[in-house]
Amino acid sequence: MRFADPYSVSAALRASSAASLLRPGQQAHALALTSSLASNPLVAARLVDMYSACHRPAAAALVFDSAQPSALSNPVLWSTLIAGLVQNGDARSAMERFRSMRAGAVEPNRFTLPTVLSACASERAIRFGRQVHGCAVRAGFCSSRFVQSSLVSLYSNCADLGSAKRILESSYSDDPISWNALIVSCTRGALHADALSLFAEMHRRGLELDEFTYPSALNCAAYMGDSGTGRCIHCLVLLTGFDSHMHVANALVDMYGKLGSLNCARQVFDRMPNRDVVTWTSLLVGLARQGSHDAALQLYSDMRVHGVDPDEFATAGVLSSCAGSTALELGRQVHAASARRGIDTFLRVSNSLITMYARSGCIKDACAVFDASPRRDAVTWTALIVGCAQNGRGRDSLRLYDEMLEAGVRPDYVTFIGLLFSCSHAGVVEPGRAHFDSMEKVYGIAHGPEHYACMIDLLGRSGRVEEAVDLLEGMSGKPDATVWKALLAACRVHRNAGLAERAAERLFELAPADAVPYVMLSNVYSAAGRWGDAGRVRSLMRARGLSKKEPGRSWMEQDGAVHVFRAGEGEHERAAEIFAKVGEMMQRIGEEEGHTAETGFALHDQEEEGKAAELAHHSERLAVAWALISVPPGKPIRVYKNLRVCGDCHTTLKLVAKVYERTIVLRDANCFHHMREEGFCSCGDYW
DNA sequence: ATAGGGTTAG
Repeated sequence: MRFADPYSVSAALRASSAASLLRPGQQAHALALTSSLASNPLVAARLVDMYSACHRPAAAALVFDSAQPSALSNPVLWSTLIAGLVQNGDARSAMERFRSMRAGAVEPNRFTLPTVLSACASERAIRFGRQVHGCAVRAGFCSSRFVQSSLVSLYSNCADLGSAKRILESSYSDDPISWNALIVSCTRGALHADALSLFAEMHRRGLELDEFTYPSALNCAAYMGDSGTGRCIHCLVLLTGFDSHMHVANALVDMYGKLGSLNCARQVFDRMPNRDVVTWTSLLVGLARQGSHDAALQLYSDMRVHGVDPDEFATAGVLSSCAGSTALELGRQVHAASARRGIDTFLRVSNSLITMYARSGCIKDACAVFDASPRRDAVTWTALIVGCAQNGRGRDSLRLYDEMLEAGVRPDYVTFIGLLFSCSHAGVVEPGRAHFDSMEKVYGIAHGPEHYACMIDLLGRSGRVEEAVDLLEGMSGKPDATVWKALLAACRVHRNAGLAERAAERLFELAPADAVPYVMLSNVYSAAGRWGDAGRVRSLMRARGLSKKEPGRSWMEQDGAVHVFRAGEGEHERAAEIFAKVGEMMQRIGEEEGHTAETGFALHDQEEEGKAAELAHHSERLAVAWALISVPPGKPIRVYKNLRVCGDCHTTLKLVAKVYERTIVLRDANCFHHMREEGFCSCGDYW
């Protein structure tokens, strides 16, 4: 046999490790077993290394655990196992193995310590890390640059910047790895200014900036939203030729995406000779972030054409675009594909699945994903809390919040937005106030404008407009546009024209390019019968150049295609049939339910849908009429609308659901309306 | 034979 000696077997294993090839590695393992070489310490270490390199940490541990007792006194074997565990992301087990190694009185060497320290750093295990540090001091390994850089990483990850900087400056202060570790920790700990000044200091001292330094610095500029600095670093990258490193170029794509400069992101992307899944995902997420969901979905499809397999990041990214453009069928396909790859239970994937299903109105599917999630963090719970609230299940949201606390998951800033949003949808004032107070008092999270906006919405909707004004006036910070908008919305429902004027005036200053406050104020006047004032506001809006309107449109998915409907449109190939169906709908709800149109809503929230179109031909009615023709009985009708549904369409569709005995799920710009055969809507007629 | 730092999300 060719490999029957320890040296050739270990050479074969080394080759398998280097190429991460499991099959040849397993063959060499089999040969080692049949030749009784597996207990040889050199071969055992190679086997552990091979299985680790092939992402089989359990197999590596098995080889280690079946090694001869005498081999276990060998620190190299231990070091190899510990390094393999760290490389496979299992820092906890690595620390545990180090503990066993010490318990067995095996002395760690200068290779073992950096690895264990990096495990402690990634787990932020400062107490364990200090013990290892002590161990390094006693063993006299502190002068190693490897030990020093991992100590810098440990202390900076554990928010002890003082110790980290002391070690950095003690010796080897020209080692870029220690600097990089510090910069990364500062960025992760939101100490962006510190990170950038460290980067500048490195540059000033003439230290070598490498392919690790640039991504960290770019990441930092991205989080700070500092495009000037970002561009400077980009220039430096080009000058030093580091743009040919994929990680650096990926960081550039990500940064421009985060800064909203999608043209720059695309330019870097287009010029890259090679792209990996991170490159594609960075651009995809950038597009999704600025709301270009269709472009993001197209990019995902291009990625697949280029033969790049989606990982959990790409999957989470594309799912959020599915949610954003209500591509439910594609979302289901992505879900199935992720299940085939076994990544559907990854935290970020299940979190985005919950969001996608909830935002597509499929709250049952969202709950099913939630129930199947092996791990749930604050994002998981928040996604379902918000999802329930959007779908008219505010009470379920509040119950979920209690369960979240029972499960020991700490709510964060966003959780409270979802929770207060739920209180407002459920119309529960006292629990809302209690949660609002507990947020700061119990969890130490400062109230943000979003929380005030939810509270003002809650108070306004329950008729406590004066309390809403008090809350706004008592805000610690300056009220922003979202807060005034919430107040204006409350005025819209309670027809308080005086207050609406005040809120609208502030909004004209705070958000001068936004047409919505004009339309809302105009609607308040219309609802109060003050047609003259309503017209005056709309003329003002036009005079200020804000008349460019987003046209109202509704759409539905059918057999993988999207059918779009515009108000009063007669372009659909079966337009005559659709108009006839609308006529039939109106006649039946008139005869069976005594419905007459509410013309007070002729002026729309975002805008008029065109004077030519009467209420009866609003886009959502055309879409529902087409659905009644084409969607088989018993199947829910799912319609999406880009603007808020108008009051008359809302009433009409509730009655259509009733007389036709169909479930209609309408998602408008604000929330979901689940209308069932009983003739009620999940939104409680407040939206 | 064994070692330290990086990019992607919600």
